[in-house]
Order: sequence, then C-alpha cells, then structure tokens
Amino acid sequence: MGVAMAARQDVQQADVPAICKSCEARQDGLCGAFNARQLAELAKASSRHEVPAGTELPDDGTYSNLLSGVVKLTRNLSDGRQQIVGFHFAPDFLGRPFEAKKPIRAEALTNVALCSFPRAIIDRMANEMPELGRLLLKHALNELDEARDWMAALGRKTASEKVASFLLMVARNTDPAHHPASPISFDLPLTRTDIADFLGLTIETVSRELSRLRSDGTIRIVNKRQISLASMARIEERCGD
Amino acid sequence: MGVAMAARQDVQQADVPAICKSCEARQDGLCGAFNARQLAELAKASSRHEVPAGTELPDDGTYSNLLSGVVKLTRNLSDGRQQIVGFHFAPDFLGRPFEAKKPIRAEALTNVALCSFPRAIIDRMANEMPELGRLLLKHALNELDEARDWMAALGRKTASEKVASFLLMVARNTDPAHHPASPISFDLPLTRTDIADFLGLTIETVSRELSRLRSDGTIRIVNKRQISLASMARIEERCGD
DNA sequence: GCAAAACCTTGATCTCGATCAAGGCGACTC
DNA sequence: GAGTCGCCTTGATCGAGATCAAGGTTTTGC
Repeated sequence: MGVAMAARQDVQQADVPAICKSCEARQDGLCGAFNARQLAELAKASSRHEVPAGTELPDDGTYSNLLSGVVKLTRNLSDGRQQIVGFHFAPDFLGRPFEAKKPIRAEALTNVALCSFPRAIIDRMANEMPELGRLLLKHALNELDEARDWMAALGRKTASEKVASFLLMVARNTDPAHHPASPISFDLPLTRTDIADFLGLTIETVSRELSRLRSDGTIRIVNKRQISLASMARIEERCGD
Repeated sequence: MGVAMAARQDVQQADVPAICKSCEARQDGLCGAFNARQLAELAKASSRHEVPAGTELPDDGTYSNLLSGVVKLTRNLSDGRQQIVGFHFAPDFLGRPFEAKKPIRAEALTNVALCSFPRAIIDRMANEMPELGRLLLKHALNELDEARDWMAALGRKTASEKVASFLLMVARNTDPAHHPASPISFDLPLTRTDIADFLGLTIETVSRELSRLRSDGTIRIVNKRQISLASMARIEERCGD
C-alpha cells in the first residue's frame, strides 16, 4: 500500500489543525486552492476520521479529502448484481456520489483517513472563489474521462484485456511517475470479487486470467494481494488500446 | 425526431442574434445563467452552424449549445473496436470531449444545429461568475452519473436488459415528462450498428432482442427507425434495475 | 424506375466466459 | 494443532451472445 501508507504517516506527523496538510503539500486534492483565511475557517469546521477497511461511508452531508487509502463506488441492480463504477485513491476528493440520482454506495477498501467539510461551507466558498469551482469542475471531468475509459473496456474488451487494463490502472495510481520499462510491484487493495465486479467478469475468470498472465511472465503473483509487473510497457501491450 | 424538430424550428424563427434563444427559453443549456450584457457579448462572439447527419464535429476550440439533433461520443480501441461512451440530445452543452486525455470523437447522428462560443470567453466569464461555474459543474456531474449508469449496464446487464434500458433512455430524452402508463412513440436516431456499439453487443443480437420485445408486445417496430412503447412502465420492468 | 448500396433480419454454428464443482491455502479460534 | 471460515485456484461443462451465412428491405443515385 505504498502511497497510502506514506500519506497516512504525513497525517499523523501533522499535529496542527491539519486540514489537509498532506494534500496541500502535494498541491493536489482540494486545499491547494484556498488562502490562509479560508484554510483557517475550514480547519475549524473540518473533522478528521479514520475508517477501517470494509466500512460503508455514509452520506453525512460533507465533502471529504481522501488522505490515505482506497474507496470503491458501487451501483447495484435490483437482484443484487453489482458493478463497481469507480475508485478513489488518495489524495482524491470525495462527496459527489451522494448527489447522484440513482444511489451509489461508497465503501472503504483499505483503512481510510478522511478530512471532511460541511457541504454548505464549500458551496459558499465556491461562490466567492471561481478557482475553487474550476477545480471541482476539473475533478469531475477527470472522473468522467475515467468512467468513459471503463465504458469502452466493459463494452468492448476481452477478459484478458480487462484484467491487464485493471492492473495497469492500479500500478499507475500507485506510482504515477514510474518508468515504463522498469519493473514495479504493488498491493492490490481488492479481493477477486471486487476485481470481478469492476470488470464485469466472474471471480473464476479473473483468477484464470491472472494465472495466464503469470505463466506468460507478464506478472508475478507474490501472495494473492501483491503483484509485480515485469514493466508498465509489457502490460500496456495487453490492454487492447 | 420530435423534440429535435421542434427545437430546429425555434431557431429558424428567431432572426435576432439568437445566441441560444431557444435554450434560453427552455431555461436549460448554458444561457439561462447569463445577464443581458454578457448575452450581448456572447452573441457577438458566437456563431451558429448547421451540421448534416454523419459529420464529425471537429475540435475547433469552442464550446457549443446543441440546439437540435443528437450527437454521439465514441472511443476506439486500437484494432477498430468501437464503444459509444455517451450521447448529447438537444439542448445539451458540448465541448468537453475534446479535453479528454484519450481521444473521444463527436459525431452528428442527425442533422444538428449548434451555437458555438470561443472557450476563452466562457472561461473568462466563469471567473467573474460563480453561477456559471456551478452550472458547468452540474452538467459534468450529470454526465458522470449517466456514464456510471451505463457502466453498470455494460458490466452486469443481459443483452435484453441492455436493449430495454436503451429504449427507455431514448424515450425519456424524447419526452421527459411522459406519463409512465401511456404509450409513447419516437424515432431512433441510431442505426443498429450504433445501438450495438453503445450496448457492447453485435448488431445481430440487437436485432434479435428488438424482435423478441416486439413479439412480447412490449414494443412495436413501425419502420426500423420508429418505435412505439406500450408504456414506459412496461419497458422499465425489463431493465433489470 | 431500375440497379447498386446500405442496412436489417433470421438461421446455424461456434466460442468465450459463466456456472457448477472440488479442493487448496492462510488466518483465526479454541 | 485441529477445526472452521473466508478467499482463491483449477477443472469440467454449459449457455448467452458472437460469428458466419443467406436473404430481405429500404435508401440512393442515375
């Protein structure tokens, strides 16, 4: 859980109000946009939570910066079939799912640290501060791009292309700046069931495709949850796009 | 082409600057948000286009209100497999696809009327005007919701549920306020190939499922492009969610 | 109005991924 | 350390939807 663990430590080291000290430092997430006065106000209204893996994040009327960990977003059909419609990796910004017309559930896949603000404050600040609005828009458009990428994968890729694309996505989120030719290893924060629910497959197919990639030499399966890729480039070849 | 045709006439009747007279009237699209001065400025910088069915909409550095017609957004895999990742029905707002990281093509499915503004003007106005930013954000989040709905459909629905869901979507866009129990008929602005590329199926499967719905009595196929539904409720039952 | 082209439907067969089934491997509990 | 539980893997079989094939129908162009 490389990145996530690191973020977690940042948070614990910061004993100041800590409204997103960590994401501010990364100039990512929401907080880069605020001035000192606003940060002070936000710090007063914000609250930090640690949420254990497996917990559903309730709609508590807040927006949150995800300081560490991974969150999944799921839609269910009436008979229980499930589709994961997105992930949030730290340091993403969370809160939108609860405003969707059809219900979307958010659940922590790993232990998760959140910094939450009442929506009313953010909405008011967005009125004073066009940059904040633009930032929120940028985030929404990024999520839209990702959703559309996965639509193409769900609709048109084969099972093995789907699994390869998934591994590439996790690898990229783990280390965005990784050299394309060098090996990389990372923890999968998901069970086979979650992977299947994301890719529109069954767990058996996911398992078989991972085994195939292993016998190919494209990946090594260290221990069910830990994967190494020979290289980004090697797995990219198998993604179909 | 019910809705689209109506909008088309509005446009032709308006001989004034007409920067989105029609969408302004509907209090939808972008223009509801502007004041008189801004509307005047936009009218000067805007241009209206009529685009025939089948044309690809190029990235010309503008945002556009879609005054009439239907536009599809597609992503292609390297070997030519195609996935439609979204539709725009009048009076939607267009322009975002061109900012995606991976290329998304926009193509007119019907004859289309557009009202386009240079992006720089909209961006500047968004800075002065938080409501505009909020409107853009709302649009983006709506598109995101829709994309996620279709992710669930692509990943987890059967072929017949996909086709039923598609028909319901078109019916809703044709007449958003339609009574759920009364019959409705509408033109499909898409070929079977387009429907298949949207649902992640083949044209043969789409054709067969439509035939099945017809022999069910759920739909009537008037002439390949024109469909009547017995009722919204009836087709909703077959959507799986 | 006829020919060509584009699009759609239906049938026969095949295949990829689902389903059914059995067993393996850790991680906890007592 | 034996037993249970949750999760994963692998094999055998099945079936929904793809592919292959052959018309049929609608549109377009001359």
